[in-house]
Amino acid sequence: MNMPKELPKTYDPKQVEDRIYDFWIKNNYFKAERDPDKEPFTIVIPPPNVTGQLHMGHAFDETLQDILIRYKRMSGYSALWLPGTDHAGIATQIKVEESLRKEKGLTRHDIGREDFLKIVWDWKKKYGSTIINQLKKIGSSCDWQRERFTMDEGCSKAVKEVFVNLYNKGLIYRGNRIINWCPHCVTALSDAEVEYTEKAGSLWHIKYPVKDSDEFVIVATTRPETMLGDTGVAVNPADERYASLVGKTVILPLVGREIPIVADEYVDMEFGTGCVKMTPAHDPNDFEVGLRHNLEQILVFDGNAKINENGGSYQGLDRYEAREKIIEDLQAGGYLVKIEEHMHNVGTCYRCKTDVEPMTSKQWFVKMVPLAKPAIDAVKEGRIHFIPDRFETNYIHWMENIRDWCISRQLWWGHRIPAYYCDQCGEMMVSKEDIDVCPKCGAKVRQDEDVLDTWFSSALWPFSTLGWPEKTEDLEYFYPTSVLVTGYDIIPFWVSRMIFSGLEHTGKEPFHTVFIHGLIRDSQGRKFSKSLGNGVDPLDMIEKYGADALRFDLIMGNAPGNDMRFNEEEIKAYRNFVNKIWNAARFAMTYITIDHADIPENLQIEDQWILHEMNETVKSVRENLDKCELGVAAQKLYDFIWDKFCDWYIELVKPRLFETNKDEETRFSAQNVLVYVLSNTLALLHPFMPFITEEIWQSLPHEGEALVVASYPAFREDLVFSESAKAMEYVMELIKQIRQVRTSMNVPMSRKTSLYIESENQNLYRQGTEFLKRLAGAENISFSGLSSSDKMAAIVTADAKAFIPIGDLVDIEKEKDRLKKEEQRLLAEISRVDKKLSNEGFLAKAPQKVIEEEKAKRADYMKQLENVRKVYADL
RNA sequence: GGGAGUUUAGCUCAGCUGGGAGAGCAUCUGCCUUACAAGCAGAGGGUCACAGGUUCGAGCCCUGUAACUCCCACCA
Repeated sequence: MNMPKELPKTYDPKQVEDRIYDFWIKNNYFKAERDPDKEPFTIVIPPPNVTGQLHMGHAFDETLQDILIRYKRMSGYSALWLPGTDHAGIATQIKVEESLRKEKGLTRHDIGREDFLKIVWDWKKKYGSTIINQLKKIGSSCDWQRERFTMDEGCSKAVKEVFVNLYNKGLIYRGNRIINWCPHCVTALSDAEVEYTEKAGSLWHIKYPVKDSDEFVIVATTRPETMLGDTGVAVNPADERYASLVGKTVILPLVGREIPIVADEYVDMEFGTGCVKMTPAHDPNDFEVGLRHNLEQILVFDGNAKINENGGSYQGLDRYEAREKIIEDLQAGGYLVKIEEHMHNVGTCYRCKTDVEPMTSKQWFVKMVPLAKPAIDAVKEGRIHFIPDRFETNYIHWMENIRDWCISRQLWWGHRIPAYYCDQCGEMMVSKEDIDVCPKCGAKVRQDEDVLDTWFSSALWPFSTLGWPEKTEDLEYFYPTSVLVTGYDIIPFWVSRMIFSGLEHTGKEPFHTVFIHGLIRDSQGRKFSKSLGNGVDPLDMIEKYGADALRFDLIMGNAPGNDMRFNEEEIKAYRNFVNKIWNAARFAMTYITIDHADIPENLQIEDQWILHEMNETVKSVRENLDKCELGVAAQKLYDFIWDKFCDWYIELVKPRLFETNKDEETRFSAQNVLVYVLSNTLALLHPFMPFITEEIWQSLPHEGEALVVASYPAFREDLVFSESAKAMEYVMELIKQIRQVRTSMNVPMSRKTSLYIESENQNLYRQGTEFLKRLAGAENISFSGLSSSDKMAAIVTADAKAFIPIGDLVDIEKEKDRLKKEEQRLLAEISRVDKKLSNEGFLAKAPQKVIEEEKAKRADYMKQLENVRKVYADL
């Protein structure tokens, strides 16, 4: 585990990450124990598709969860991150069918249900581990011994239990309803699985002759082919144009069927002709109207959206071919009045983007209203809250307008519906146990051919994975889970269904916090998609820059719930940050000789400053992690490590560490503080960058086996050094100002100059002599009056005046200008503060703290102004 | 039609309950200073979309407007 003696200048994650991950696994650090002395903290993973590939969205999702779980694990919780995969009915079946077609030219029907399922299971075994291994690559600290699959034995048992329970309560029913049918996937879809896209279409106006009359009505339709299934024409009851026709019948052109004219509120008089053809079997609204007026339902499409036997001479035509033919025939028959262009929304399958065909069909449904009610209340009453909370509005709105959930799918891959039919006596039964013969008549029964919607099993994931319906110890200890982390795009699909399922079946909210994140987009803000070919493979990024850099990139600068763009330039910045940490550690290891670090008694001012700053960082990082403000927490860490620790502390402490320092006490105290701060910082950073932090930590003096199970740093009252921190800031301010002046006057650091300092805090700057020499290019620092007649550049801070003699490089007139400008700036600041402090409203209403701060600012400005004026006068 | 979000530096974005505008990248200048050139030290750059309002004080709260994005509903 030890790092090699000669460390390379650049960090190579490939040499480290797999080795560290194996070390964690070998030692079972991710295994969550049911420890009665600890509090449980549980996250269930949103199970990725078992045959899927890791994409950026996963990488983001996993990183968020891993940060939370590692933070909690280090904070003393029994932290369980339960992993698993989803069988993903349609997606997986389509994939297997495609390969079957390509490789053998066969369809699933050619080989039959049983053999097809065998092939899918083989696929699952072959490819199911791919995504799991990819999750490991980004550092996910899941308890892999508890890995689950939505179709494993336990989950299947839970599914049957739930189905039967809901059925017995009357919350699952089978009915003939209009559903969304995908002719490509050849299955029903739930409402949530339909995406609407705006498409250019036409509005055809067609004459329907009134029977036994010369009159006719004109209907307007976007789908003339459905007229084969028309069983009525509807007008608005208030529409005087058609009032006399209501109750009469028309003769359906091309078909010859006699169909009634009915009056229904649904019809909008303003739109089209105010006269609508009714196709109850193929339009959700017509279906409703049809029910009210007893209109016949005539299906005219088969499962592939081809015209069926009800379509007469059009039978066998695809729905789009049929449209053309019917338009032609209508035209020929003189029925077509006009064609208007018309934009309308067309429902498409979220999987394959094929136009969805609404059809009446016998399907299984979950009755949603009674289940939604408690699920809405749980959020409204704050028992479940969303981060950020604006998604609660979304969720509630969706749940309040919910319709029954169509759960049957005409697929083979999935949980087969546990319903059995006896063709002999017509009995239907629903059972957890398999049934072979009819209990009524003894005839052989057949099981329902359909399977359940994939989300039906996902809905049970938080408790089915912990052993429900058995009363397992895991369920007892780890359920309800703590936080659910997922993208806002699946709140309707998944989150809402877990909430009502958890409440219904376990009586508990399945989690108390829903942490919602946004989507990862490409550098132009587009969604990643196969057709655009703009996908970025997170594994490529890990290969090039390391998992730590990828993780940090995904977290930095992102606020909860917001989408983020991914571009490769950015990740390089964090690769550099990783490298920065590596080199800080490389430096530390070069100089430390101790094997145990503790905070020494005799702290120097720079030690107190860095400890103080670190302590503040600890506080802020913890606070932000608790709020799921991971982006802010990461930013605090970045700033502390790079600006405070690397750019300042290491530079400040160098002289004490070098062998030229013969004072062993200060040398060792420097080592102790350096190691203390570094290893605590690594611990603080570990949830974000698990690999490099563990790697370095192992090589530093440490207690305990591994950083992954070390304690997360906590705020320490004894490390508050406000006075020293403030004093140190004064010294740093002086150094910065000197650097600025040197740069503006082209005096390189290599040219050492004398430095005269005047300050009431002389001791402070005497203490800081080494800093000023090393970091501000000074030599011969003098605290007594100016003795040189050399030309001086002047530096003014709130705490000190300083002068550097740089001879002819100083242009006195320019110096005067510069000081004059500085004076102006200070006067402006003072006037701004005075305006505030003389405002009675401000003094009366602003918090005392703010007033004090303003006063302190004023005092600082005044001192600085005084100094500037003195210096100016002396020039 | 209903709802939500976004609008801050050239680019990508932070800015958490109102209290003197920030980061990274990019640009410019000077540096291979014995951890790091994937680095160091500096610099320039913003009417916080617009218009009102509340407040002692607004990037932040309220109202309205505009542009863009997303979700839900789905008038044939």
